[in-house]
Amino acid sequence: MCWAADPMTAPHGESTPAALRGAAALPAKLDAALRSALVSALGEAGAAADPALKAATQPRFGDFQANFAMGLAKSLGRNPRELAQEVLAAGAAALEPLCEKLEVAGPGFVNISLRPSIIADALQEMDNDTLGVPTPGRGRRVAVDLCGVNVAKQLHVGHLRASIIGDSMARLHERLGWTVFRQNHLGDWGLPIAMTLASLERAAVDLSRITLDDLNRAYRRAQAEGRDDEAGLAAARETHAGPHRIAELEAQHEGASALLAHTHETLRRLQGGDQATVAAWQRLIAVTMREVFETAATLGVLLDDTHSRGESFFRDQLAPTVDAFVQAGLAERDQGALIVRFADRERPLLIQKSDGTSLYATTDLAAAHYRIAKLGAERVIYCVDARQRDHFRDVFDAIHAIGWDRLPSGRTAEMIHVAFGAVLGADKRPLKTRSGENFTLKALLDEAVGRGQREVRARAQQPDAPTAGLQPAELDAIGQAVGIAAIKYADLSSDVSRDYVFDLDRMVSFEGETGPYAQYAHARITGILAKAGASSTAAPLRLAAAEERALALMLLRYAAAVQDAAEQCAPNRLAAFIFELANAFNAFYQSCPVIKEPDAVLRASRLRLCDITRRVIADALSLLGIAAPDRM
RNA sequence: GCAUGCGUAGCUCAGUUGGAUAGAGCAUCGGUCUUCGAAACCGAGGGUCGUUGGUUCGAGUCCAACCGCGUGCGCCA
Repeated sequence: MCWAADPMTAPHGESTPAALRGAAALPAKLDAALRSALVSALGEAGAAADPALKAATQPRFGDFQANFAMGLAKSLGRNPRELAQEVLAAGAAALEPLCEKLEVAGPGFVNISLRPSIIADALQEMDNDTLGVPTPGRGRRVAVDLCGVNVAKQLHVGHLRASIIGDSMARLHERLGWTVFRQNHLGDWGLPIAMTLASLERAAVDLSRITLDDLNRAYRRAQAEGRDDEAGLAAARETHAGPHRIAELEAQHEGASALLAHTHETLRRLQGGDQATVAAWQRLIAVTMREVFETAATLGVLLDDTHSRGESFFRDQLAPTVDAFVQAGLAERDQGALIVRFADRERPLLIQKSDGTSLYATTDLAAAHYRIAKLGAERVIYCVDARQRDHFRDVFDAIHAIGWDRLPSGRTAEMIHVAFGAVLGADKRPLKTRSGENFTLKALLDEAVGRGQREVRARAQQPDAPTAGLQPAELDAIGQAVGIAAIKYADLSSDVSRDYVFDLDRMVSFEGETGPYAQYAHARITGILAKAGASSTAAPLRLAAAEERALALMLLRYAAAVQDAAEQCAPNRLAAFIFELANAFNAFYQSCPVIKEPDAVLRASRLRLCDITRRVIADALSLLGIAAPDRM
């Protein structure tokens, strides 16, 4: 095994080809054999060439294909087929032991079929706790910005994506050996919080028995109260609105001014460390976070107090941050505010308001600096709504401009905005309840869990169901896992940048590419293994049938699927792998008897194949944060 | 207006540095259970990859223009 370094940051020339980035030992061996063949056939020209090895696009083309010949032949002015033949002949000694069949097809494709024993050996090699997944991230750090709740506000569907995508990115990196810092960038500071605090003060609310729902109402009331409708007032005068309307707006205007003064006064007390105000503020955070953590637990998202790095955490870094940009000559005064300009766009980044206070961009800059300089993250992943694309582009460029992305090693930290799309309702508009309210995440989860439980209970009614006779509590636990899996798989299985329509019927279906389908494959295998009553993990693997071979090759792709998903910040790559694996297993199981197989050696081999498949599915699902029940 | 993202089967979506006849799922139609979990499997039909041009041995993929939809655009976060 040669997992020297992550190819993305490996020194130039040492990286394996894209198609094989961190692939399992087997394809890596094949790649090496082809490279040496290229060198011995073509010398220097061959050394510079890439075998362009990838999984075969169709089964009839074998297991792998190498596409180097066409491009290379062109640059050398040669016939691609002849050139391919020449390379294969030159590398015969190295390729022969691996390949059962090697042929040049079409305009110059090299189709490769591996020897079954080679596939079996490779599979046995990955049959341990690692499941063949390497740890190129060992000793490396990544910060994952996820969840991003606002104190005193109910979680809504946007947080669903920020949480589960972020959780999955964190789990993927952990699996690859990275040290992961989950960073929950809470909105827990500044004017919005002061507004809510002030509003609660005025209403003399007892904070000791307040709920998040109450807080959410206070927040919205504060927003409404504070809305200074000057524009509306002017318009009313303009259009000669009735005196009542004008009086109403004037009252609102005056009222708003008074409230604004109270809000600013509260903010000063909070920032000044006034004990009672700070205590109330902490209470708000505690109430909010208790429910956030409950919801995260329901969702299967790893999140707790230790991950909270909210805006308040960076409050002392705001002034130094602004100063640093001024000192570096990167910030300039414009209309009273401080802005950072960029050469390639008109839009500047505002880092200080004209009243001298800072704003969200300032906090983001301070947080990025903290993540790279203090946490030592060489990768910073932001799982935030796509609407903030421009904002993060500006922040990243500002960080780069000031040099805060420079690592001690001299390399540059990678900042990635995983810009996810919106969750839409059936009407293709952002998801709302029937009454037009924002959908809370809790309501959404309740619905999904209820749905999963109903499906599982219904199934358990059938006398021959493996779940028949289970206790209601057990069934409900399975149903919850199924309902959550339905939502998460649906979310993570398409390109995260896309919007998607939230359709619970489709998600919770046990047919097609869904979470429950993958869970079913896992439960099915668990049932088979339990029935066989054997744990013959050391049995030699015999890959005779086409379906066995296909399943084995699929399993060998696991490591690459995990690495690809992590590198590209694309959980859908792993989701697709899980679906294909479950498919390959079902096809295998359809045509290959396992328990009923009379040949004891073949039976043991197939049981082992089942066992590895089960573990890979469970492991892969866990990287998406999805549970794999043993029965369903 | 400027910026940015997206247009692939009736619907929902894959498609990795440009590679063979563009793939899945759903829906539709047709086959597989007295036998290992049929929540499964096998098969069929269904496409001018938004449009037009360009780059080249080869374009869904790269470039340009246009059309359509979404999103963003200095003192909110």
